Amino acid sequence: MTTLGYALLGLLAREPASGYDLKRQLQAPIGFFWRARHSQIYPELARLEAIGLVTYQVVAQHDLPDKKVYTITAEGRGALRDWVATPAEAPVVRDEVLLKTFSLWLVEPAAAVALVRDQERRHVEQLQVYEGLHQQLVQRAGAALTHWDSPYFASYITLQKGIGAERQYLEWCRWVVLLLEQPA
Amino acid sequence: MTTLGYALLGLLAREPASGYDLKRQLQAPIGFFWRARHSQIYPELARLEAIGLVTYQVVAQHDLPDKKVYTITAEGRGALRDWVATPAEAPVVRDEVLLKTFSLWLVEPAAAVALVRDQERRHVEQLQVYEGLHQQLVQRAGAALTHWDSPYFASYITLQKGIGAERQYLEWCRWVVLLLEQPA
DNA sequence: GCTAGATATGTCAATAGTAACATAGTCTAC
DNA sequence: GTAGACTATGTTACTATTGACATATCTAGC
Repeated sequence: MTTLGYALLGLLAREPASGYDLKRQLQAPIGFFWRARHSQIYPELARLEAIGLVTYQVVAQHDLPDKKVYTITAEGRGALRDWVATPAEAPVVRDEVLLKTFSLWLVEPAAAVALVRDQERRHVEQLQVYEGLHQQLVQRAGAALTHWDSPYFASYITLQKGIGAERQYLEWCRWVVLLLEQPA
Repeated sequence: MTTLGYALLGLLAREPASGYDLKRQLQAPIGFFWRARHSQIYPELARLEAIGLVTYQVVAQHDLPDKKVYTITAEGRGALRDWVATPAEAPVVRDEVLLKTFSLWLVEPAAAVALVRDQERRHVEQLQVYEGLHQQLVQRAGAALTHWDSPYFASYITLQKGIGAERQYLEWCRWVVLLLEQPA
């Protein structure tokens, strides 16, 4: 089993979804800690189906193309639970901006500021997306938000991590710009 | 050119180093935003040498095996500078712990706490490493620490990002444990 | 009628990255 | 002496991931 497989099971454990749905979820709500393109998702779903962790039904839509709606099986849920209880690997980050920051002393402050401001803009947007998701979550979840065995609770705590990370990134961007624009 | 190539140039722009040195630096000081194994580093160095961005000399050591010490060329420095001034890709994170957290509602609180505590331990260690590097940096850099055209400045601001990220991760771990251990 | 864009699902070639294999010199502690 | 650990450099087979290609349906606006 690949990690992406567990990511998909984690989403399907909440509700059935098509490959296309999963693709979108791997961009927005969980995209800040795991990403995948559709060219990786479709074959992975086929593999999960082949080993019996998910099943699917073709659903015809009146106004849109047909879709395959995948559902997690009891075995899939079991496999996911076992995996969660197992120690995790250390996070891996590949941040091109920080890599460029590391060599920032080679370029003029103006170019440096442009780089960091660009990143700042990106994180402002991301923060807004996550805060929107947080609002939705609080409304939908109600009391379940703080129950450890509710998927809302799990969504809530992961989302809080994302919001915290975005805020920290923003603070850093602003601090760097301040340093760079400081009169010499 | 690959991103790893620029990572290596970024390190070599500060001082000449062997593949083994670079391997170590891709673990500790810049490992939190870019990682690579030696099996990726050695071929990449050969490629950089082939296109004239670095050169090397074999250095015999009295007490240790010979090593190849790589030095960045003027072309290498130019290529690095051009790359830094170019807009960067969004950061990519692959965090297995957060992926497991997303499915944390499937396991007992005890198993959940174990997962998060394990991660907490890891980040406590990392934070200590980075804070140690910070101390070293401040001592070595002196006034250069705040000069935009000094490599110390670039190291300083990237390291601050790492320290901030570790602190944020730790805070989150402790907050989650608090929630999970809260009487129901 | 046509075009652009979203929905929807796939394949395939190429690249990036990992894990394992391979070798060899030196140091320290037993 | 020797076993284990660290320095040092490489290759190779495999896996993961990306980017491009490929196709089809439906809606909305021109």
